[in-house]
Amino acid sequence: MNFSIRQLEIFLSVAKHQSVSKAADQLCLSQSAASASLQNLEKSYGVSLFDRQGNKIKLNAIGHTLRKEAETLFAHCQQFDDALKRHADIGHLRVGASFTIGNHLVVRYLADYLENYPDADVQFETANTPDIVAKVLNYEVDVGMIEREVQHRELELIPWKEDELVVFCSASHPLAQKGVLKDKDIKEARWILREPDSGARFTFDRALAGLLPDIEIYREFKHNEAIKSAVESGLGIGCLSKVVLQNDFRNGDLVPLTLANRDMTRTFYFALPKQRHKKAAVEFWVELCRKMR
Amino acid sequence: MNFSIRQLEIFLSVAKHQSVSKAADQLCLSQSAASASLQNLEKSYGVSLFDRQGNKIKLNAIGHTLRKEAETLFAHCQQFDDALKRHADIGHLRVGASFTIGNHLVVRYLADYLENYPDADVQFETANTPDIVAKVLNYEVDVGMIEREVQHRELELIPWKEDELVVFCSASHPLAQKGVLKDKDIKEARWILREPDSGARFTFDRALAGLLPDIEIYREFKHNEAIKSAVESGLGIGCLSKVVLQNDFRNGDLVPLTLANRDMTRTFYFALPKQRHKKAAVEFWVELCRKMR
DNA sequence: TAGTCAGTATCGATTTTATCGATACTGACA
DNA sequence: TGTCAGTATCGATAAAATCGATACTGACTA
Repeated sequence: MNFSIRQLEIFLSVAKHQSVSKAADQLCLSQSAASASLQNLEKSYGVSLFDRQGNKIKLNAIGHTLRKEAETLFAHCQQFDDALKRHADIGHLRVGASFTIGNHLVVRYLADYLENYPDADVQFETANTPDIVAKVLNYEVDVGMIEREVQHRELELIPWKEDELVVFCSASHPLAQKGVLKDKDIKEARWILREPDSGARFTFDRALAGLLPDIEIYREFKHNEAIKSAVESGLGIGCLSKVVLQNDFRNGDLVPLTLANRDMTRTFYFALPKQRHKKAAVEFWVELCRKMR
Repeated sequence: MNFSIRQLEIFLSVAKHQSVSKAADQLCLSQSAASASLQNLEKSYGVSLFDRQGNKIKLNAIGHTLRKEAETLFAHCQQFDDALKRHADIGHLRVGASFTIGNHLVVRYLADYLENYPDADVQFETANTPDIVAKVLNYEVDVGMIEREVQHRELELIPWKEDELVVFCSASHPLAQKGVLKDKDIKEARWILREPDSGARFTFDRALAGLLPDIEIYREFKHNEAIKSAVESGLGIGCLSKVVLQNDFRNGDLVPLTLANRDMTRTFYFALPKQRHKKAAVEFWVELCRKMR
């Protein structure tokens, strides 16, 4: 590779102004430097880009052809320059969170984050836990927030906060009066649950181990809202994180049910690519979330 | 623009090998130079591209993202490098010729040209005269070969050789016996001619000035072959360059007719963009064609 | 636990490249 | 025949790339 980006820039400017002096002015460069740079480019490839006659300089056939290509290349260089600068931007951050965490917790922290980094370009997306993990490993997000442990050589997990699943039914459901469920109730109920890939389902399955084969899974949904609606309309009973249900319990739309001797607690985690130096933005985000717990 | 193509190359090589030493080897560079270059890139943008831990170095999230972009950019640079080299190629030449010149004269010279420049990348195309002129002015061909004068500030015309149009008919046509046409014959004949943009038609119109309004143009075609076929099948009489007709006259398939006092001669020209230094290949081509006249 | 190895970063020296200011050359124009 | 605006060239200097030598690090091993 026998040319420099600077030469490209000088070539383009001279071509545009049809003048070495004007190009030099525009680039804040001495005329002699511009002239020399241009000649170096031509000499090193044995190509003549301009016709020179006395004090005139004019693009020739090859110059015309190469100018077009040089323009796109230079633009491409500028794009890369931008990309480098963008990544240096203080505060730039991409967060990927599971549905439950994302929709009920993270959204509340964004405002606080942006107070500290007013110009930051913060991207935020939700998906289920395996998808978030994949995005972290693929460097598509800087930090993931997930609902269960995941083992991976390239993944660093940082515990964030404890959570608890709650079984619930509609206010008018027969079990609503009972409050506490026995194994018999569990087996007889029609369950409305999250899909098997979800963190909530993972914890549910673990907590109900032993009873699982006898449980009737009446419907599976991918989103918490769907489950709440279904349960509210009396279709069955559900099991979701308490963070999703607080408002509904307070309003009386839904009623919590207690399971004896079943551990429904779990831990939320940050999931980061295992690297030595975390971006300042990531460190700040993790600290912020911890404070807000 | 705060990065160099060299830095790009070094970054990509280190990313590929996950090792500064290996990258340095591949690039025939000392390890220290590679290390310094990489660090300069990172420092000048305030970005960290790799995680360094003791004697290990490993691409981090930003590095991953930027690697992809750097790859396409570097490929783009290589393309441009190629383009520069290609244009430096000795012998590289793009010739555009009018149909008549191209198909009957130029094709015979190409072999001689390639004897001198065995590895040359020679491109050759035919079109009618205005299109060839446009291509010359647009730097799409290095040299045009056309059948008549064209005025343009940016165009340099170099006369090449004299040519002559010949009127002809089929051997079985009534006029074939006559040999010489009078004005009356010209008006009564059914003419089969090239399209108005063509060089042959331009000369024909000039030569027959005064009679034009009375002439019956029975058919117009864009290609000489079509006219010859039509005339041969007795559809009418034609008028084309002698270079197109020599074989047919010799075989007796077509018969030349003489017009009294009509000047059907014309000049073929080279058409070049007006520039001071012509490429050696162009100069050589022009000389070659002159010798072959 | 000390020694080796393969890797990285750092240092000072040297070479190459970029840039500058001054000056010489060129053609157009008054 | 100057003047002007442009280009190329020259020598000097500043900046950058590269080198070889060396110091540091962590993994492995005797």
